[in-house]
Amino acid sequence: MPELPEVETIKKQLTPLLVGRRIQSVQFLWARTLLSPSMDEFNRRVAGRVIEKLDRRGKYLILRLDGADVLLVHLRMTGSFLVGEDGTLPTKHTRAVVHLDGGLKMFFIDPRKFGKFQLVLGDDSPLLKLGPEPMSDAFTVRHLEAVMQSKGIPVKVLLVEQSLIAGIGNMYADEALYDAGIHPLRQGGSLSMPEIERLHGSIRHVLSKAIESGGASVSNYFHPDGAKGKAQDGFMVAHRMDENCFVCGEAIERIVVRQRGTYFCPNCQR
DNA sequence: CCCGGAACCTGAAGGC
DNA sequence: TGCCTTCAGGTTCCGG
Repeated sequence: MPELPEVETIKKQLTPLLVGRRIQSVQFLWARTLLSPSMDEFNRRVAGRVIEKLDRRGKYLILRLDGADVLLVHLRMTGSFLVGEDGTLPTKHTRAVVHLDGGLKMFFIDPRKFGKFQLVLGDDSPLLKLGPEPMSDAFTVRHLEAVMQSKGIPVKVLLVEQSLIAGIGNMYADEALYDAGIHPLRQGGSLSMPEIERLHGSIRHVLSKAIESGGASVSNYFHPDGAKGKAQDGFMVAHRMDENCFVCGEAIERIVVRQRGTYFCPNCQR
C-alpha cells in the first residue's frame, strides 16, 4: 500500500526517466482511472506537453507540465508504475499507458482499480486539503500537539487523517506508534507532552528509514523498474500478527480500528 | 457537523 | 480439488 515513503521512492525513480519528455497521448484501459476532467479534455490538454518536474505531496505524485496544468496521480491501494519501450502491455492489470516521445511508455498498473489520474490547474486541487508534510519544517511538535487535542478519537485514527498530517497510512501509523511506545487506542488528548515529542520524532524516524529502504513492497507495490522495496523487512509490528515483538518477545496483536487492521505490541505500547 | 459504515474493486487466503 | 466467503485498506460518499 503506497504511503509517503513509497510515493517518494517512485518520484525519485521516475524523475530521471520522465523530466524533459513530451507526452504524446494517454490511453486509459480502465476509464474510471481518470477522475477529471473528461477524457476528451484531458487528452487535449496533455497532448504535446513536456513533463518539467515531478513532486510529491502526501500520497500524491505530481507531474508538472509546461503551461499551468498539473497531473496528479494517486496510487490508492495497489497502483504502481512500470517504464519501458516494450510495445506489449506488462500485465492484464494495466489501467493506463502514457505514450512519451522517443517511444518510451509509462504503464500504470493497478489490480484493484482504485488509483486515480487527475488534471488540475495550478494550485486548485485536492492538495489544498492536506495537512503539513511530516518531513518538513511545517510539521512541528506544536502542530502535533494541536492534532492530538481532539477528544475521543484514537491516536491511530488521527495519524492517518490526511487533513491533519499528509502521507501517513495504515502501516506507518502502526510503526510510528510502536516506536513511540504508545497504544493505538489511546485518545489523542490523553498524550503527555513527552509522549507527543516522542511520537513526533518517531513519525520522522520511521518515515525516513522507510524512504532509505526504497519504501515497502507489500501487496502489489513495486518500483518503476519492477524491483521491490525493502522497508517491510524493517517493520516491527505491521503485518506481524502473532509473531514475537523484537524487543520484549510478546506476541504482536491485531485489532480493528475504524475498519483498519491495527498491529501493536501489548507490552511495549501503553 | 460528526461519526461510523458502505462503496469502490480484485486477488489471495481461509473454511468447508 | 473447488466453491464460497472473507479480508486487504485509501478515499469518498451517505445515512443516522
